[in-house]
Order: sequence, then structure tokens, then C-alpha cells
Amino acid sequence: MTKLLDIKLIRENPEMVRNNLERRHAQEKLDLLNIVIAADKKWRELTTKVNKLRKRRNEISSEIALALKDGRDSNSLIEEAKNIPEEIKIIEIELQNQQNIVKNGLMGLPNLLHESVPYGKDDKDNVIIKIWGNQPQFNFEPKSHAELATKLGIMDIERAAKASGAGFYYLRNEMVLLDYAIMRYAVDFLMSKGYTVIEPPYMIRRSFYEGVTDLSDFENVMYKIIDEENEKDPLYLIATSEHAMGAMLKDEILNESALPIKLCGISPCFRKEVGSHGKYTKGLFRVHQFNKVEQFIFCKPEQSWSLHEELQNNCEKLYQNLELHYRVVNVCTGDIGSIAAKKYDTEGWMADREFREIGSNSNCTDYQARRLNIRYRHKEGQVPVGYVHTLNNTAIATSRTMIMIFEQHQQEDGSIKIPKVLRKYMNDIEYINGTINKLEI
RNA sequence: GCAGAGGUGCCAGAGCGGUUAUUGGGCUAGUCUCGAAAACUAGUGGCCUUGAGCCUCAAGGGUUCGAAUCCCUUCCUCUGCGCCA
Repeated sequence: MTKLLDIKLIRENPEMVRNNLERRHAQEKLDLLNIVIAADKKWRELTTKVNKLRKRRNEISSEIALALKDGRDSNSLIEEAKNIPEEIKIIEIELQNQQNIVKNGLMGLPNLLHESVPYGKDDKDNVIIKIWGNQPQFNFEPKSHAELATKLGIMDIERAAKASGAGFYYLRNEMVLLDYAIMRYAVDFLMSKGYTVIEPPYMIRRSFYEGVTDLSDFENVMYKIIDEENEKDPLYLIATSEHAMGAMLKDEILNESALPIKLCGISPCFRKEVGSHGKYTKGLFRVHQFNKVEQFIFCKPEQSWSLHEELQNNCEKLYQNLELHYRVVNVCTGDIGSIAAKKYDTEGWMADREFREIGSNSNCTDYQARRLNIRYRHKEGQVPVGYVHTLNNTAIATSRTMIMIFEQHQQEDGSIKIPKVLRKYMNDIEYINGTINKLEI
């Protein structure tokens, strides 16, 4: 049975699970929990009942086998046995029903929160734990990245809307260089920290996808590839390489000596952004496609909390080297999302003097690993001892990072100063001024 | 896309309608040893109300008193051939 939370935990400690839901303000999930508990009880009763019938069936079958072997008459035994499968089948159907209720219920229950997650209702209750750098000072009115990039002739949102709809972009020349430079810079940084770089498949089967994400994401976030060939298990475009990296080790048993496995994924991300009306959608902030370098870790349970901090340090170092002003929040119980036990959001400063999310760092503990069935063992040849923990954190999303670079490093003449660490990746350009191979259209 | 061969436990690999899923290897424990190796012995998945219990041979259905074994559907892997950047 696919598990999300451990059904045994719910049986033995329902109050703890209930308190967790209350802290999350997940009132509607309390009913779900009660349904799960009731169905599990029913399932256990039926299991006992059906096991007794199966036992009788097995006994008769072996008696028949013995009789046939000895050449004795077995007709009366066969007569007796004929009715049993029907009885078993009736119970098995009900057993399956109850099991499905439990399974679907478990899939719908969120992860257990870490005690250090602050209590709160929504994103206004997130706790600021760090502010790095100072607010940029301008002796002119700073412009938005969209205005700057459009004027420089290196981003074309209007024509993208014509070709593909809202939420897309054509980048040109220096902005393309910048996009790639950010990725190369982040990849080099993480490689120097020992992370293995992964370019994953950009499409994943639904059955694998269910392990790494919330089910509602299939409607609101992911693009489905319509293909009559594989309707049963269709492919979805990845919304982040996190999903592809989690799915990579599905159903595997890892040797303890291999852990932690530290990965750096690089890929485009595709997101439908259904229901984002009213949210901040200017320019590159909320788009259907963007590039991202992602950190992902599989580790032993006792390693995950220190690695959660390591992932945070990594992404902050990237922004610090880019000379960008940001802050970090500890996401509160009401805003954390179902798969994380604890989450830090990194928020970047933008020219309208607001901080907005640029990265998200989650310790998912064993929640994803249970769904994906990824376990570990002490050494080769031994039986698995438990589920691994998984963590993921944005290293850098190029779209939102470009927003910050444009808005924080803009000059009075509308040019953009390139942070030193990126220059070697973009032909040593110091300022973006839109003059390279300018397209006059 | 077409054709063929496959999917069995931690791993390899046999079984192809009948009581207990052969057999290796690995791993764990014990015996022996100053210790180790070797050898030998036992164990080595999941579930529940712990019983001479039930389940487990890619997944799901079916046939049967009884299915790893026969039939159907789906998924996956490998090997050819075709197509293709």
C-alpha cells in the first residue's frame, strides 16, 4: 500500500496527527483523518475474516492434492470447496474498498510539521529570520525589469503573447547570455560543493509524478502531454527538476554508504499557474516557462536537519555573490504546503520595494520517500531499515534572479551592471546596454 | 513503429497447474579460533486479532477446488529491423 503518513503512526498516535492538522489550519483534513481511522479499523476486521476463509480454502486444496496423490476420491472435498471462492470474493471487494479509502486518505494528509515551524494562518505570519544586504539607493526613480529590458530591446513580451499567450517571453542577445550565465555560475558553485549535476528528462510519467507532488498540482500546475499512445500513464512536463530527480530513484534501496546523495538539477520548468489571477504577474515574475538550477538531497533521517541548513547556506551564498539584497522567512504552519515538514522561503528585493519569493527550501522528511518507496539499508545484502529523507531547495531560478539583477543593479541611463561573478560566463560584459547585434524591429 | 525474448526475494537464477517458491551468492547470528579467514549450523519480504495464520513471483482482471505456472489487458526492460536530430 502506498503510504504518505504511516498508518501505524495514525493508529497508535491519532492525537499527534490531529494536533498537526490543527496547527496547519487544515480543518477539512480532520474529517479525512477520521474517515481513514474508521476505514482502517474496518479493513483490519475484514482482513481477519477473509484470512480465515483463505485458510480453509488452502486446507481443502491441500487435502484434495493429497487425495489425488493417493488415488482416493476427492469429489466431496471439491464440492465443499466450490462455495468458498465466492465468499472470499465478496469480502475482498469490500476489503479493497476500505483499503482505497485508507490509501486515498493517506495521500491527502499533509506531512508532520517540525516543532520549529512558527504557528500562523497565512503568509503574513511567516517569520523573518534574516535580512542580507541593504536596500539599494538610487538618485533616480528605479524602473521595473520589464520596462528596462523592453527598452534595451532584449526582451519581447508582446510578441510572445501573440505567439504563445500571456506568461511567455522572447529573450534576445545579452539577456540570453545572462540567463545562461546565471545557470552556469550556479552549476559551477554547486559542483565545487560536491553536488552531482543532473540534466533530467523534462517529461515524467504520471504514476511517478504522484510520488513527488500534491495531487491538486496536476490540475493547477502541470502541463499534460496529450498522446493517445499512453493515456493510462500520460507524461507531464516537469514543473521543476526536483520532480524528475525524486522520481529517478523510485522503488530503489540505497546503501547507507552512498548517502547523502547531493544533486544539482538544471532544467526548464513548465507551470500552468492556474488561479494566479490577482497575484503579481509583471514581466518575468510569474511565467509558464523558466530555467532553474535546483538542489536535491536524498539522505538518512538523522542527516536531514543539518542538510536543510546547508541547502539554505548554498542558495544564500549565490545571491550574496551576485550582490543582491534578500531576506529569509521561516514559513508558518498555515502557509507551508503539504509535503514539507519545514520550509524556508528566500525573498528578493524588487524595485517597488517589495520582497518576493525567489526560492523555497523544504525538508520533506520521509513524506516523498514513502510515496516513491525509496529506502536505505546499512550495507549491501542487508534488508532495508527505513525510508530516506528528501530535501529540495532552489539554487537559482534565472527568471526571478534576472528581475533582481535588473532592478537592483540598474543605472540611471537604463543600462544594467553585471555582477562580477557572472562576467566570465558572458564574454566579460560589464554593462548590458542593448548594443550587441541589436534587432531593429 | 514492427518482430522476438524477458520481468521471480537484498542479488543472481530455476520452477511453467497440486502439500512447504529448488539452488547459489550476499548479509545476520552461533560453533570453532588469541583474533581473522575457511568450514559448519540456523536465520534472512509484508500484513493482522501472533495462527500448524494470511499475503507476496512487474500491475490489474479471468479460468480453476487449487495459479509464479494457463488466458486477457496494461506497464516496463533487452535484442534485432525501421524511422529520426
